[in-house]
Amino acid sequence: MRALSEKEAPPPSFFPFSSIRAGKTKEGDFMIKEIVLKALAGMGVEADCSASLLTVAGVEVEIPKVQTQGDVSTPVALGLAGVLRKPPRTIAQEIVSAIKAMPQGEMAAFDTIEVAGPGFINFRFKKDYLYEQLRLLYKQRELYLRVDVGRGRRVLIEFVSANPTGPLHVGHGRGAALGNALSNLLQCAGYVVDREFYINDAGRQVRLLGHSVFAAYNTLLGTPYPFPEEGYRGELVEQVAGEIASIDGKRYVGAEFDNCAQHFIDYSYKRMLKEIEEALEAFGVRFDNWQSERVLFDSGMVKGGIDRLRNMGYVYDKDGAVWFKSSELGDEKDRVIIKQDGQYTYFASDMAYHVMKIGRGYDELINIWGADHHGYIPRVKAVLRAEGLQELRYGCTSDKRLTVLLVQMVSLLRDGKPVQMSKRAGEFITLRDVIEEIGADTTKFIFLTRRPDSHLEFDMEAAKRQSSDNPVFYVQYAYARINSIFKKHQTDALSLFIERVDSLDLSCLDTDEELQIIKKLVLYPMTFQSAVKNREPHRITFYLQELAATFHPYYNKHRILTEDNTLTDARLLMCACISIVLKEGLRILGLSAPEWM
RNA sequence: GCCCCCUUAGCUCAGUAGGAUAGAGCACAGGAUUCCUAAUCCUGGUGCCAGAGGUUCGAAUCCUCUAGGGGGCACCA
Repeated sequence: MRALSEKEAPPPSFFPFSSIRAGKTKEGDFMIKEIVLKALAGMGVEADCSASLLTVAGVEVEIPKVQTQGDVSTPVALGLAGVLRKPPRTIAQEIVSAIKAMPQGEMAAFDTIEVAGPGFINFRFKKDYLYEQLRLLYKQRELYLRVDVGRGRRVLIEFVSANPTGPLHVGHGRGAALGNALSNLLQCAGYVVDREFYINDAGRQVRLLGHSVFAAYNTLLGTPYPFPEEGYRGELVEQVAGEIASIDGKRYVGAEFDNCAQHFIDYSYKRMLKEIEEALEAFGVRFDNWQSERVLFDSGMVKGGIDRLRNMGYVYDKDGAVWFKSSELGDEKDRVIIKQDGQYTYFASDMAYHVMKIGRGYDELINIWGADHHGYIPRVKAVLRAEGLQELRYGCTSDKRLTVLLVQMVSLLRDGKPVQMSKRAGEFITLRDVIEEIGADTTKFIFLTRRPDSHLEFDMEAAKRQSSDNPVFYVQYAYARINSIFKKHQTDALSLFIERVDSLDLSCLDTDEELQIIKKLVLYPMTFQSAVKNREPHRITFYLQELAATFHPYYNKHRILTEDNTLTDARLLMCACISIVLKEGLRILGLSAPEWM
């Protein structure tokens, strides 16, 4: 923010959002931002609109930890103290006075607006305003909760993309849970999202898998064959070998691997892919598209991409290999794309893949990778930069077209002791094993209560021990409980009040607990927005726990179904709204919302 | 050697774009149900925010350094 000179009038298009957004209500935070900005405008202060697309920049709105500090609060005056060279409390007081002097009913939502502490401005909602919001929530359902941040922008989220050389492990599960939740989240925020799994079905790894299966096949049929160095072992490899044996019999026994490699490779990786797909299905994660690496080669995209970059001067020959001049594009060194032996590197196809993604018309790309691939980011970004695709495109956002979210390692433990995991030796606990042992919902919840970039200790025994009082059940139980209240009442939560929401008398919802709950519901969009903006679904997870934690004590203390019909209706309406929000949140996280527990 | 991530209560983790008195769950102790589901509720306390400097009105949060843990530095994927 900067101070305007007295003579400069604020531009007419000052407010990025109108007070009542198309077809929707005002939301707590936006409304406050607008009011404060309007007050500031009168004081000659202009907001810096270049900072962000998503927020009315410069005015932060927060929910205070302590109830005595209001329902929502802004520290904006503290930040302005330096600019205006006045004490923050004075500025805050001026803002408050300006708001109170506004003619158009800006105060309608608020009971009090006060200056507190070093210069915070604390707002307290009027009860009637909260009741109105509750009615709106009931009428608008999810629409009340979703904020259209994406505005139809197309996003491609690529995640998991595990090599089809064996089953998924917990680390993949973490990526899957995150990618799934993030996709749901962005969809709710008005993005058009595609979920994609990139299949590494070309190259050395699948060949190695085919070779391993070939060895197991021969050995199984009585002709011992040396197991390839660095090959893949494990039950599944044996099983696949057995399947081939039962289909083809002894046809390939004693053959040269090179003569039947394609058959073994194709059968094996497709089989592994099926396993992967089934595991993801069991985990409740689906993809819109499975992109084959091989297709990139077969369609000439890889070659075409290299030629194009060569024409731009970013590809050169050296030492019998073909190089990408990535060092000029932000990477620390140049990268080989075709090896001396004429083989493409993995990077060659990945390069083509990312160019293709953009070519498909996406506004934004999100890749979810294991943190062990972080060193790979600069070279992929270099490709986009070379193609001129890495430009800023959207007004004041600084978002690059490609965002790589790194998911940190998962250490699998059992009673505090590390579980030995060796993929090549084939001894490890798969994602399926974990789902089977502790459940898909609990597993997802554990992943989604942590920031993706922190290391995760996943203790199987702790997860199971907890599972009777696992936080995920705490949230789901709140949902089930409300459902059960309506069962008892023999009505349906979503249709009960549809004709008469507006005529309900809600003024009896005036206990402290009830007002807390309603505020929590009404402020959901704030959490939602910050989750979207930061690409952090785990914020929803914590919100849901907090919401459940307002409901359970309330349920325990007060009866919903009473002798008093007016009171009962009001409380039922509130419960219906809690249920709507819980369901929305659970859905975003990819968790079930059980009607009964 | 260089680069990235992490270090917050006994344990597992949050901490919202620097803001007010640092929070949950678990574990531990005691208590609550003739009544809508006890997977619930109520009452108990714990912190040198790894350490040291710096930036400023104000730092768990930003910068530098140090220590510890993890990961990466291929003509592998």
